[in-house]
Amino acid sequence: MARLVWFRNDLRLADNPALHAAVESGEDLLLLYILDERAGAANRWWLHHSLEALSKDIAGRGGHLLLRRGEPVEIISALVKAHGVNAVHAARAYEPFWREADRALDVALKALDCGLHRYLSTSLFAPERITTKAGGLFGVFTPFSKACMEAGVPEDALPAPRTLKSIKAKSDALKDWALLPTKPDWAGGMRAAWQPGEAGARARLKAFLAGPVKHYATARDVPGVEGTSRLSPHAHFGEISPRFVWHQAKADGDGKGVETFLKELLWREFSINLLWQHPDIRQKPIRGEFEDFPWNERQGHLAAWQNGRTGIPIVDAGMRELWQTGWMHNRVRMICASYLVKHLLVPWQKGEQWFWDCLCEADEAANGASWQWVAGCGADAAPYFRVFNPVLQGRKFDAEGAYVRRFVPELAKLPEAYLHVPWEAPEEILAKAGMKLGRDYPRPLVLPADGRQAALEAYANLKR
DNA sequence: TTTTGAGTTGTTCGA
DNA sequence: GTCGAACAACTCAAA
Repeated sequence: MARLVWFRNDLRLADNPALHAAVESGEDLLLLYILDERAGAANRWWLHHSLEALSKDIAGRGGHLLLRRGEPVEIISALVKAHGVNAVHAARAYEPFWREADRALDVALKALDCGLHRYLSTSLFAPERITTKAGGLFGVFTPFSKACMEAGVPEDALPAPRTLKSIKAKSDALKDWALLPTKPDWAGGMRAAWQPGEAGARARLKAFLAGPVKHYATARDVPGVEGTSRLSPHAHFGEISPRFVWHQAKADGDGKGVETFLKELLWREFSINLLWQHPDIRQKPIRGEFEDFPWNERQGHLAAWQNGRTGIPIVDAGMRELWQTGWMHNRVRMICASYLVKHLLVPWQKGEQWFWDCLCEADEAANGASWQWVAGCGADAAPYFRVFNPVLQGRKFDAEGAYVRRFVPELAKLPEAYLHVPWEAPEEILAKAGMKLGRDYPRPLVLPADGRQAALEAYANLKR
C-alpha cells in the first residue's frame, strides 16, 4: 500500500495538509510533480528554482521528488497501478485547468478503487464556504471580507514532516525541462531580486514582519521603498501557507499596518473566489456590456508599452521593473494597466497576457480579477471616471523619483520638477541632464489629459 | 418583495 | 493652497 502526494501550487513541506495526511497514514509515499505546461516564461524560471528547492528539502528528509510531464490523469493512473496506491492526496486548486483535471482524475481513480483526497491549502477559505446570507457567492469585496473575518482563519498550522519514506520511481531530470532561459539569459535581474522556494518565502515574510509591516498602510504605495511584502510569487506557488502568513502577521499586533496587510490577504482570497465564479476571468469581462467596449488600439502602442517606451516615466519604470525582475509594485501595476486600457484604449486582455508572460507569479485569479478591476468590467470595479493620471500618481507616490531614476536611467539626471513630465522640460534642462527628447527618451504616446478625455468618451459611447 | 445603504486604490473644478 | 463636491448609474447585500 502507498499514498501518492501530487504537488501542484503547494510547493512546501510545512503546513501542507495533503502531505501531512499522507505521512500520517504511515504508508510509503510517492511524491509527484507534473509540469504545468501553460506557464509563462518568468513563471517557468521561478518554477525551476522552486522545484529545485523542494527536491532538496525532500531529499534532506530521506525522500525523493518525482518529476513528470504529460497528461496528469495518465501519469497518476499508471503510478497508482504500478505501486498499489490506495489514495492520492492533493491541494485543492481553483483554476479551470485543474478543476477539469480533478474531475477526470476522480473518475479514473474510482475505476481503480483509489481515493482522491483534496485539502484546503492554497487559500484561507474554500470558495463555496464564504456565502451571502442568501447563500450566494459575493461579488463585492467589503461584505466578502466581513464574511471572511466572521468565518475566522483556523490556527492549526501543521509541522513539516521530519522524515519522508518515499518510493523511488522514474523521474525526469529538472534540467531537461529547460525551464531556464539560455540565450539570451534574461534572468539576471530575477536572480538578484528573489529566492524562490520555501526557505526564501519564510525569510521574506520574516523580513517583512520585522520592519516594513509597521508602515505598510502608507509605505506600500511608494514604489521607491521596500514597503510591500513581495510575497506574491511565493504565495502563488504555495511555498508558504496562507494561514501561516495570516497568523504570523496577526501575532505582530493589531496596528494599522497589520490590518491593511490582512486585508490584502483577503483580496487574494477574493480573487480566488471570483475565479471560482468566473472560470474564464482571464478572457471574458464579468460585466457583459464590456464585450462591446470601443477599444481603439493604435499600431505600435502595445509594443511601446511592453518595452517601457511610452514616454510616461512612471509607466515606463513599471514596465521595465516587470521585465527585469519578474514583478511590479502594486501601485505601479495600477498606473501601467490604467494607461494601457484607458489612455491607449488597448483591450485589457492584451495587458493581462503580457503580465502573464512576465510576472513570476502569473496567477490566474489575481491577474484576471485585477485587470478587470482596472478596466472597469470586473467585480466591484473602479467607476469609469476614475482614470489614473500617471503624472499626478508619479508626483504623489514617487515624489523624489527614486523609482523612476532606478528603472529609467536615461532620466536619472533630470531635476525633480521635470522628472515625471520630461516633455515639459526646456531644451537646456534636458541638455544639462544629458538627453534629448525623442532621441534618448520618447515623447509621450498619449498625453495624460488627452488620454483621459478619450477614455471618458469611449466609456460614454459604451453606455449608449 | 421592496427598500436602503454602500461600493480599494482618483481627478478636476471652483469656492 | 486647501477643501468639498461632482463625476452616473447600477448592482450588490442585508434588513
